[in-house]
Amino acid sequence: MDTRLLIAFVTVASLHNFTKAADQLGYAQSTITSQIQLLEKELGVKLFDRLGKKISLTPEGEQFLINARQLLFSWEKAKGSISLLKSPHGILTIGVNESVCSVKLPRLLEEYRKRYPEVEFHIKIGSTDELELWLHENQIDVAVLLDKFWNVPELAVKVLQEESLGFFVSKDHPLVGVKNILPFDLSNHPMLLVSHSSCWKNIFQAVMDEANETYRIMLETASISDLKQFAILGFGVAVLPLYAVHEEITSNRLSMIDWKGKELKLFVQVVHHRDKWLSPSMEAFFKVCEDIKW
Amino acid sequence: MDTRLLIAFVTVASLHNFTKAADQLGYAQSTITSQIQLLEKELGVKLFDRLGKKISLTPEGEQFLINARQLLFSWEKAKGSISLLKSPHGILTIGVNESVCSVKLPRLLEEYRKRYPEVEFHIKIGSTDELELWLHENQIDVAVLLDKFWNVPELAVKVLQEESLGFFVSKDHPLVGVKNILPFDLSNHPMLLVSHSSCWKNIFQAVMDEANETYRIMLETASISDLKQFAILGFGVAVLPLYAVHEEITSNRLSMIDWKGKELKLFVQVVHHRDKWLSPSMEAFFKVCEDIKW
DNA sequence: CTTTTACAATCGAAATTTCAGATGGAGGAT
DNA sequence: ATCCTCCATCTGAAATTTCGATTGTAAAAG
Repeated sequence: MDTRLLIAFVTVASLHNFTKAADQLGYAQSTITSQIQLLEKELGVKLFDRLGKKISLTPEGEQFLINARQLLFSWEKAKGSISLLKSPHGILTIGVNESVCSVKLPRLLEEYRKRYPEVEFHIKIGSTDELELWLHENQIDVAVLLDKFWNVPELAVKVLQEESLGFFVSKDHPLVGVKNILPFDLSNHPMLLVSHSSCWKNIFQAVMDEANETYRIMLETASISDLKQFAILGFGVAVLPLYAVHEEITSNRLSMIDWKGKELKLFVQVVHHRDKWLSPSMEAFFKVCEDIKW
Repeated sequence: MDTRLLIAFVTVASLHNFTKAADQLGYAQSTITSQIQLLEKELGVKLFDRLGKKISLTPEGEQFLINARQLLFSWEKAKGSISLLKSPHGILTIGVNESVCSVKLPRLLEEYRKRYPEVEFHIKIGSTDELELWLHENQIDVAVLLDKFWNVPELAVKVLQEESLGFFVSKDHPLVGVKNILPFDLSNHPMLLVSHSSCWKNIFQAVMDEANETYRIMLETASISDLKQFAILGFGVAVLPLYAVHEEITSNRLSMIDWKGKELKLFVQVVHHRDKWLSPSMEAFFKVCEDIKW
């Protein structure tokens, strides 16, 4: 059963005239005849009495006219509710690394919410590996992460910003004031590393490996703020992205050492699954990512 | 938009699988694919995410699934409410002559109502000419009349019973006991005729004309019971069908004269417009007409 | 890491449906 | 009687739907 048949029927019923209905709908008159016949066949009921020149609805036709109007209305409503969904709306599920979540995300979401207040956020925090899994399983719509450049075929990655890892120590640490620090200089200092995202550690390790140096881990913790606390207390050298310690630097509680080794490059990236349909709220999210100052 | 598309969509959504849906619906798998694509195109929205082997509904798909189920349900309900109408029901508008109404109709309707209590009657009483007009204008579904045989091309006529007109007089009338009464014998007696249905008068007149006799009209009245009263009071010879005076004969208030002239044949007929669709209640009416003893 | 399996997309051909235009016929109007 | 209006029917063309075969690609199994 096609809505065209219903439209034809309703039109004929309101105009009491096959020919006018055909004109109004842009069909040939014969088309209307056969459409009505089709409908009558499907329902097993005559809908119109054709007595002489005038047509009139049978009782069944009267009844069905009500139903037909109702059905068409419901159909339009259904279409309408879909197109409402086309402007950003509903739930946007974002996966992020912890560091991104605490530092980068608030500004991003603030701007997003300002533009698209209809959208509600669900945030899932996890390691880069977990993010990849979630993208794969369609558990998150989009991921924002700080990591080395991702190159997974089925994921669409967009780099938003470059970041570097830095080495941060308390202001009375022996490395403070030392110029041109190289991997060798770190080998005897206990290191403070974030455990939940293996990436930062890997990048650091890669640099040390390349310089044929070893290092000692004083502490691995999942919490960036804990890590900073231990650094402030002089436990060792914290490996962190600069933006994460911005406040501690300005308040002089931590100092960045003068690293001259290979740069520990990281990228803020926004990622989604290539095969996933981009909902309006996702499209909007990517746009906001591009627009805001990082 | 076709319900087939909705059915395909709902089926796929519940089975989470195009192939199984195709099997269940008896389509080729490619058909399901194109049906879903058609629906997506019409809505302008992706309904399924095809991530790897698994498919899952997009948010739009979720929303539309609700709508689609609702629409299909409404459609089934509409069809159901129509087929309910297929058993006799609703209003049956019957046009009858007055004489039929008072004498024949009650038994007919009693039987009909016993079989089909869902049907409500509207009775329109009128002359044979009026009945023809009403049938033409679709103001009545069916007509029952007592008249000469009707032969109108666009009307379907079925004879239910033969009736003859008789001549009825009070028991002390001079014609009582007279044998073999012929048109000549009536020429000097005042006649009592029903006015609203010209037919009976015409038939009587035809018989008299054929015998080259004239007659006097004492009274023309629209009411059969009035006519009978005048006859009982001896005002003249009443021309009526036998069944209309059955009670007066048995109670000996009226006598039928021994008419030997040409028989004044009438027919109880049930009539409907050939082009009108026969609703179940009409079909049932014809059946009851055939079944009952007249 | 390769093979197999499961599943949806795509393509071309066949079947089916839809449509317009011509024609016909019945009913009203002039 | 004649014309006009209006619906039904028929017919061929165009559009669409359907199917079967094939392809492509993840996931699962080996």
